[in-house]
Amino acid sequence: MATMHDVARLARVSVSTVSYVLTGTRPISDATRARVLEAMAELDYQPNAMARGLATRRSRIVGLLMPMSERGFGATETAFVTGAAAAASDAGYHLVLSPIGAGDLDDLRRLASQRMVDGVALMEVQIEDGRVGVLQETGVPLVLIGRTSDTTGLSYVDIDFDQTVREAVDHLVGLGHRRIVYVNHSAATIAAGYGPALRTRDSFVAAMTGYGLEPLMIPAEDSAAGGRAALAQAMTQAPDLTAVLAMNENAIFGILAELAVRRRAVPGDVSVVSMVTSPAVAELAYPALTAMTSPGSALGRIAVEALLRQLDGTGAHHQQLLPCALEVRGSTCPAARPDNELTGTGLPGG
Amino acid sequence: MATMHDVARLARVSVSTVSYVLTGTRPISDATRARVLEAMAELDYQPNAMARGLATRRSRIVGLLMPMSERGFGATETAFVTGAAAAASDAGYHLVLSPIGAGDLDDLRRLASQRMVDGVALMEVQIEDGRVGVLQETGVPLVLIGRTSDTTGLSYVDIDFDQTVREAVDHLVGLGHRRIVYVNHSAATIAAGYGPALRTRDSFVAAMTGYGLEPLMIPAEDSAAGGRAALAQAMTQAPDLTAVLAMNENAIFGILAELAVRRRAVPGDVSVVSMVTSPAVAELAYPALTAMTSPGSALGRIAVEALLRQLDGTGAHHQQLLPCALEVRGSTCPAARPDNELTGTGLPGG
DNA sequence: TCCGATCGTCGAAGCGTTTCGACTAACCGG
DNA sequence: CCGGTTAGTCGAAACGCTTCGACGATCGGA
Repeated sequence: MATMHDVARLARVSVSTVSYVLTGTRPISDATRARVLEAMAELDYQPNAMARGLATRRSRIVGLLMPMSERGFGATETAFVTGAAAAASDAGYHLVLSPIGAGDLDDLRRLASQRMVDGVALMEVQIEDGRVGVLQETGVPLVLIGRTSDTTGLSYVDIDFDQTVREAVDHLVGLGHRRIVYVNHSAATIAAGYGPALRTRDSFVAAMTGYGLEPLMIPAEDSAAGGRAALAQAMTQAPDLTAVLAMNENAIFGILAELAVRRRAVPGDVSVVSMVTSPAVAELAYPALTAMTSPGSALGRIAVEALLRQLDGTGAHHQQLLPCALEVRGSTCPAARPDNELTGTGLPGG
Repeated sequence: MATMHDVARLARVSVSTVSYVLTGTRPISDATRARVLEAMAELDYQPNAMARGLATRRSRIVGLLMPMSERGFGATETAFVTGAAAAASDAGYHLVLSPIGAGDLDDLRRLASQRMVDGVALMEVQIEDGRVGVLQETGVPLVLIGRTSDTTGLSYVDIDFDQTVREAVDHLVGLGHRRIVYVNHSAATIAAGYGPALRTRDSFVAAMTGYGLEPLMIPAEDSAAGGRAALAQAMTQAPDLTAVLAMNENAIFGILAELAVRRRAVPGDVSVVSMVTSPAVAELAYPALTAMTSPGSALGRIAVEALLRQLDGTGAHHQQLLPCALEVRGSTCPAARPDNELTGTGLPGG
């Protein structure tokens, strides 16, 4: 491992000159610069990251706080990670993964105080998330993938759940569906203050009541079994349902299975829309699912880019909501039996 | 940010004494130790990771080289990552994610020479993988998740594909199936030297010919569409098939869909076994898939633990194969029409 | 022609640790 | 009571980089 010293000696300049060539902090004559670069090439020199980090007090590492929750890691979350890693890599930063959740505040305090990371991105943000406070105390720049309840002075990137739900409901109502059930995450997850579950719930209620329809929400465990149970419950509470809107990426396959068992054709008898879903997952089902496709890796990328801008000083707080895009596939179609009650309450032209 | 200096001053000792308390390298009297610890607590002291790294020439960071391939990231690969992150975290190490594949050797050389990582784990290992050579040149300890063709002197953890395939074939043959099709990854993936695709292919051929059966393998693009195409092709080449063995986690749903379209009941007409699959994914299908469940996060954990042992000096090369466990669910049953040709060729008792 | 800027370079002082050599005091066996 | 360990502590020198202040040389303007 060649050091800067070796380069300086070989190029017959001082160490500081080598450093200036590297950082561009001060002007260097073309002749000298050439000599130095040549020496570097010859010695196969690479600056030592630790030494540079110590001197600059910047590690060029950003952290991704990725709690490994009960919910597990769906395709959507995985896309955040890969997007974040790519963005960091593009900017010459490294991305360290830490399985630190809203509970492990001591671990976080340690990580933050060690000054190993220049900034962090938080995943799986709870409505009230203690990690934000800890990071602010320790002065570590942060950006949320998700949102807390109070976001003043914070940077975040999140899915625009409100618009996403609204669009999904619009799509179904536009097809003539009136009896729509929303299958959310589990009751425990909702109680824990998981933002997406909360926000979509509220948006669903708003969208449905806006149409004068009854908003029926059913929680489901994050598994196929949970989905089946949820659909069973839905059929009991609303035997006349013609459409299901599902937030829960794991439960959706259970919902489809239970519909199959009950001989309700998709989309003939029941239309299904999957929310915040990656195309790859939507294509797995048969028929392929009409879905609100999540921004996926873009979310992770944007979050890290915002964080890096914050570190540079360029760009302060960045708050952005990305909508999911409706992609109509095979799991939705016009409602089966347009009852007479259907007319009247200001449906959209769709 | 309190430094060691501050602690030393407050505790009225020298800086080195504080360091000895922290590292335990030299004996310290109980009284002094207590004073120092108290000072640390009072100042909320955390050692600076960069400084420590510079002095010890160890960053306490390990890298996970995780190429973001065309193949994307299935549940199985995600499990590797989470397992690795957890293992690193448990040992007080950090895990940095680098999207460095077998192609980006320059990026890797840079990462390795910067001495930012103490060691690395390689994912998505190709049969001939240039990354191994680069890391060995730069003297960075490494462990493979997967295997190259020549593994002498290397540490690796991999799935025991041979046994996994054998068990799956045994299961099907034991149920009376004779006409079994193996759906592998895509032809391009195989050509690129992706180990799992190659090894399972060879093992399948060996297992089938061992039973005196014809080994029919069909490659499939890693998507539902690819799975459907593959099954169509299989039905053409072997209209009498009664069982499908699928390696391709993405294609499997396409296979099921195409079977449904062709009105071949699962498992009544065709039994399906999914290889190297997580239970969560197996449960998504209806009926739930009989599968060889992958060791998942255990693989990532074991790999990182082996790497850390290598860094400590305790433990040299670690080579380990983990089998997938057969979990019988609803997608397999005895073969439908036991033709007369079925008897004779030494079937297992099962 | 002289002055102040600017350019190009150097030496040295950090950055916050670890670790080596040295020193003192206490302790042990003879 | 003495020489040799050992326990406990200190100061200073690394580790490999950045950055500050200084200095000679060059240059443009009055």
